[in-house]
Amino acid sequence: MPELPEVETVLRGLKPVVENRIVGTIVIHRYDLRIPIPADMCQSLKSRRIVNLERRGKYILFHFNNDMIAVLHLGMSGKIDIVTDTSNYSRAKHDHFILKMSCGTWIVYNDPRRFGMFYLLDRISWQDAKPFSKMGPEPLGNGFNEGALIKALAGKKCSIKSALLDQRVVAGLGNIYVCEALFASGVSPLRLAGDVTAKDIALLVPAIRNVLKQAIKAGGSTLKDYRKADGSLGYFQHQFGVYDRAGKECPGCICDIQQTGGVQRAVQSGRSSFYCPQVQV
DNA sequence: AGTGTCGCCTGAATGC
DNA sequence: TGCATTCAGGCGACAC
Repeated sequence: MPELPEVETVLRGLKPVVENRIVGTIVIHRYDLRIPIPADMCQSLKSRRIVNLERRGKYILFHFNNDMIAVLHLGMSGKIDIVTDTSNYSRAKHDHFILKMSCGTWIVYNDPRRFGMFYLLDRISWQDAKPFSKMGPEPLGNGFNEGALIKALAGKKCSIKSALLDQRVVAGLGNIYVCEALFASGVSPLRLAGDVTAKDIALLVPAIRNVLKQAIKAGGSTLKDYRKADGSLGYFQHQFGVYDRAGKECPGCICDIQQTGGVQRAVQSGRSSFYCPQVQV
């Protein structure tokens, strides 16, 4: 499910309840996520303090005081629930593991499709491990700018859509926010990455930053089942310009929808792209 | 090395 | 109502 804004929203919900607190025990109901949870996960983290939480791309990193890092990825359908009234907790379908904090709060991971990941790295080498060693810059950080994107796209023969989905080009974008950023910058998803001009890239960089910032402000997008860590819903989906709007008008539309057909849907490398051919060239 | 396709898994929506 | 099919926010293995 979650792209950068959703992961950031989960991170912000989680921080105040886990940072500088101790994980008493970890209960694992199912180890078989997309990548199996390592058998020694509980033992390695038991009674350890979480010193801080960090997001990198779509990953959440739990830094522990023994220099271990628990890496969490929510896959397509992963959700975090913060349970304070644990006496009323009963295991829901697809609740796969629980971090039982020593203060009494439980952090419950639920993931119907089990595309998520939860595994261990260490402080010294995590940045050299995949996928972090080749991951592109954070789109909201200083490392992401016109020069960097021009360089990353130069000579690429895939579409700009595919290139922006590639976490090695820029970290954290998924299908929704790539569609929205391309729309906001007037660039067609069908263009070849290497053909996108410096002028377009100068529009694309702030468009990417802006759509992510707005989405974070809205608490992410709730499509099927994404929820914030406190159980409430994000509402950025109401601000979509093109995503999942095939046949409809785009914001500020002045064309005759009957004639133009409105927002178009195209399939690129097996995934839906939504765009407005009047606005995006 | 770069690029495209497939499969992982479940549930919701759609079509017959 | 029931059943089959399609599709979904991501990623990694694999083939070319």
